[in-house]
Amino acid sequence: MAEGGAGTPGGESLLFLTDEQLRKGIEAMFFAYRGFTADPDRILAEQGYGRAHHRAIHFINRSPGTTVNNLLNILGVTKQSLNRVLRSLIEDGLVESRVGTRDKRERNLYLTGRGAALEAELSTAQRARMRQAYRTAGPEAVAGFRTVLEAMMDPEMRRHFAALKEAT
Amino acid sequence: MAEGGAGTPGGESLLFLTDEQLRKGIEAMFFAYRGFTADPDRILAEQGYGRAHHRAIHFINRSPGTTVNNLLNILGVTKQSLNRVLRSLIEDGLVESRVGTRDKRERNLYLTGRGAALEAELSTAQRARMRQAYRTAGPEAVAGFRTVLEAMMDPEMRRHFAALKEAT
DNA sequence: TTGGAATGTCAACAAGGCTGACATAATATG
DNA sequence: CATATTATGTCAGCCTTGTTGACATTCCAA
Repeated sequence: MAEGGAGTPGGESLLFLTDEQLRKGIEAMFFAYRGFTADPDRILAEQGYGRAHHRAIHFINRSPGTTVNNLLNILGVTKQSLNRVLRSLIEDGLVESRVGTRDKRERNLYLTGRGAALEAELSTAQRARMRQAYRTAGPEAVAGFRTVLEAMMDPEMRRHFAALKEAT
Repeated sequence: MAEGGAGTPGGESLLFLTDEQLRKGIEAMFFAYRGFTADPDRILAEQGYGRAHHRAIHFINRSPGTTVNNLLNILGVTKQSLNRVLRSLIEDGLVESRVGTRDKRERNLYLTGRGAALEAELSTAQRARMRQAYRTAGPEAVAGFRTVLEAMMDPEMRRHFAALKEAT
């Protein structure tokens, strides 16, 4: 991509690929991810939940009626681990698990009213952080941010990400 | 980003701040972070270590002679948690802990040869992932990526990040 | 009818967070 | 000098969230 041009004004100097630049990028990811999760973590702690619950709630909200298996693929954990989280959410009345209609082995997962309320609280807080960062950085930086993140994903995760995108 | 919507040249259309855009950014962070940690995680698992060990090794390598307290501030964990990790690294001969010269209460931490070797293996793998993503995305995207990440950090983390930057 | 898929559940274990309490050594402060 | 504070280490115990392995149930499909 745009490597060759020696006289291009775009800055093809490859200086952005030095080990030092890459290391800074690694550290930026580390510190930024801390900020990214900080606000939801606080809310979750109040309710006695953790990040695992947040992830389940997020993707159930994103794809209502999704199956356990689909969630497993997206989250990349074992069914035992996910099941423990789902069980507590179901017991607490935040998630509803309905037997599948087409295939009765499957369970379709939905947020209840209370589940949706917690999801809204979590995602409002997390979006506020993102909005502030986006606004500070500006639209061009945001486009670059998204491009790099997508290039950083494993192919399978990129597929999931794309599937969520089109599911708007 | 040529968001040439309403005819305004600057592209201040704010479309990049919609809840939908923010949600995509949140999911991109989630999936990308998985990729970001995947390669080191594999290497660490072979050696019986985890991400906590990686973090300690990374920042000791980054700031040789750093104190335990400084590491605590950067990593944002309790001393008990960090100590458990440091102890195993010291016992295994990857980290050396020297009594401070100026203040003998402090311990100055250094990587041993073997510690540096593991650090190199981990950071080479992680840099390779970053390099691939950076190269795919291009220098302008990388600049935006870094800008957004920095804006996403908590102020205190941003201070630590900046301190590491100048410590080049 | 039988094999396999999807799901749930039990048990056990480990990493890595956390709090609280306490010990030690060294510095800082009165 | 006496005392307080700081830096560090350590022990004990708890929680979340990941893991593996084993096994039961239900149900689709060949």
